[in-house]
Amino acid sequence: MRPLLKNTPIYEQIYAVVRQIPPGQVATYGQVAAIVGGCTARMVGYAMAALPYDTDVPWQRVINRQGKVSPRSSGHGSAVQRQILEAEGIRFDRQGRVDFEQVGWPGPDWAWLERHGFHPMPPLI
DNA sequence: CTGATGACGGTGC
DNA sequence: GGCACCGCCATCA
Repeated sequence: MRPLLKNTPIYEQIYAVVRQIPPGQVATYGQVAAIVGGCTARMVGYAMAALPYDTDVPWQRVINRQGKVSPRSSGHGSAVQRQILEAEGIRFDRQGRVDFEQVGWPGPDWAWLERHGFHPMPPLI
């Protein structure tokens, strides 16, 4: 997917996508990046780290590809993140991982993409 | 303008 | 499956 909105700060586009993740489901950094287009998983991580404490963006629903909450460089924010997710009904296994088959976010629906000016990624090759 | 700062993920052992 | 490398770049002071 590639955004048509040219002047929106990339972080705002990332936040717009993250806000679509419903309670009880999780997405990976790479998944969000693929939907936004033109940005990498790492950038999504940076965008999450830049959020203020009182944000309305459900940052806790974005985890890494391993199915685990990413460790923070400082503080115990990852423990808080896990608690919030468990409160939403998400189960973690012994290794602290979730089951994407069960709680993985399928992605935004077509209507939402249309409303936000996204269009299908051009075919590779 | 310059430099510091981060919540990743693909690849190759 | 796990682990170590390494590329990566928008923001902000």
